[in-house]
Amino acid sequence: MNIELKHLRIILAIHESGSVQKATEQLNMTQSAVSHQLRYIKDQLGVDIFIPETRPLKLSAEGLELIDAARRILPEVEKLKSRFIDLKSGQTGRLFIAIECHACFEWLFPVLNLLREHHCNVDIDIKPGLAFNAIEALQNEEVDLVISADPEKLPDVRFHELFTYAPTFISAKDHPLAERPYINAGDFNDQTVITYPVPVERLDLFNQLLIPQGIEPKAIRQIELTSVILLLVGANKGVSVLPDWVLQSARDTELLAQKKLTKSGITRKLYAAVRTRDSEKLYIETFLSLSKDVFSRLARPR
Amino acid sequence: MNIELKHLRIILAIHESGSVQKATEQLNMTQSAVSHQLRYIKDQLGVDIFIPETRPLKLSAEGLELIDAARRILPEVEKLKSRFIDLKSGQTGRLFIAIECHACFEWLFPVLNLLREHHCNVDIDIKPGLAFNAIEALQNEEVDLVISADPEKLPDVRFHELFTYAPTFISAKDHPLAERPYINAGDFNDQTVITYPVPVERLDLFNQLLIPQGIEPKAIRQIELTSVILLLVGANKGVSVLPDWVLQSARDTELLAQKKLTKSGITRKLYAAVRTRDSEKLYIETFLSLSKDVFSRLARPR
DNA sequence: ACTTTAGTATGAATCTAATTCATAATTTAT
DNA sequence: ATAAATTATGAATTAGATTCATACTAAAGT
Repeated sequence: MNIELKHLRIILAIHESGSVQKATEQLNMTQSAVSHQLRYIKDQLGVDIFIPETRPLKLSAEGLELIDAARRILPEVEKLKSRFIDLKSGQTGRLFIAIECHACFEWLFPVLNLLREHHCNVDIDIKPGLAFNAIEALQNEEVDLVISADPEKLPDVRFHELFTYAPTFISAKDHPLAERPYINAGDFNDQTVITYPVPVERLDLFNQLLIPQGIEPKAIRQIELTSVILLLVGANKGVSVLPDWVLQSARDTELLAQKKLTKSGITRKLYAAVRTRDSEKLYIETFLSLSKDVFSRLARPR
Repeated sequence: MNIELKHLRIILAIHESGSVQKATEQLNMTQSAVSHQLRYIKDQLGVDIFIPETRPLKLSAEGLELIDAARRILPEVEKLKSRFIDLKSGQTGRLFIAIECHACFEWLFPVLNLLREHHCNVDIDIKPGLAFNAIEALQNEEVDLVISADPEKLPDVRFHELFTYAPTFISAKDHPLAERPYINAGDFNDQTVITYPVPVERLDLFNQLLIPQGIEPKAIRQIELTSVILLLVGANKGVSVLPDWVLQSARDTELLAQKKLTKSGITRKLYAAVRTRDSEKLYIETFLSLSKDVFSRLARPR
């Protein structure tokens, strides 16, 4: 026995319009096609749905049951269809985010709060713990967006540029290095460096400067919170490297000296990586523009 | 956008079996057909259901929603299908009965009580008020079975013979007619006849005897209950004609004389009329055999 | 009761969609 | 890296759905 939604739709249309003839418009079928389908349905179910040779067509006892079922099932399917229209257009959906850049929490939270206001039907969350394989997780659909500073050329992933920043050296104002016009890799040789608690190869200071030049600092101390890092650096417990916008937006920077890294300064770019096929989704686009807005406000020196 | 149950079944089978390959058996399709359908579904929905180029196939975020929907919708459809299998076989269904024969309540109630025990899923009821157009109501599916004494040759209705009975004259024992060996039509000329409250042309006495011979009794008195008719006849308030089995099964017949109608006696047959296409339904067959059982017990003289 | 009209059924032809077969392309496992 | 397993694809085939033309039927007029 084979029943398809098509059949339920036909039966329902006939019943609600009162005749095959009238149902044809609604179904976009000819009278003949409906009639043939009607016979097919009857053969499949093994019972008459309409009482034969009556006009207007009247439902049989079995037909009534079929109508009941159709009225339960078809709306479910319509719901599913409109759900998919929404999903495709980005009216609704899932936005799980992985961040490779630890400091990014600073601007990401306000962005997500704004995004939630714009798209209350989108399931927004930050997925911790997969910062290292973030792009892979993106391809696996474990997450839907990755904040990354290392764009790759991948066919199914698109990297959207968010903004440029400068990893910036900080120390206490009375620290010896605070006198320098800029800081070189070698200057870290005998320093205690305070970093976020992530593998060093994921830190700008290390992957852009120290690792290429084979330099290791005297000690590394890992701290979760940006404000605590600033506090410790101010108290001369070590030096650190943070994005310029973190420093510009942070309070309590009076005790700190800020220096560029290398004579020419190091600049980096942050990207939002999404699956190519998600690129045009509405909430993705909103995320991108909100990010730029929030960042520009954050980075404006106070 | 076109989604059919077929597509939900395919997606669900793939997801639950873990691969297209394994799903093919369950779906009775070749791997190729499944693959083509998969592409069609993707095109229809506009989103990937499975993450491309992963094995074992993994659902995308959208795919998960589709599975959820399939798990809601498909069982409904299966329920519908098994409902129709039951309906067709007569495991379940509707048995609305019209009776042209008023006295039949006597044996019909016990039959229906037994039938309810056998088929608790059948909706059994007696529909009053359409005794005259009963066969028409049967064709219209207003009722599903008609108890009738007048079989017709109709293409869509089958008359199943139930049993034979004799419309039998009764009077008080001290009534003048009680001396006769049998009763003729003319004998009713000056009698008060007590009948059930139905049009006279539906009564055996009239349609078999009096109307053909153009005879009208002196008076007609209509009474609903068989026992009251017997009481009144016994009290010499009139005479009556009832089926023999009513008299055989009734109590308080000591005061009554029973006589056959005409020298040769009149016999009639009762039929259960059902739509041809319902004939082989289980509960119809049960009804027929129960009716014969109950009747033979009822008609056995006490 | 006959005729008309609107609605439904049917058969053959046509068109569309689904399926298969053969084979290529990928991925996973060894 | 190779083999094995799985999935994808194109062309041919098949099955299914739709149309057209027309026959049939029931209801409404006359």
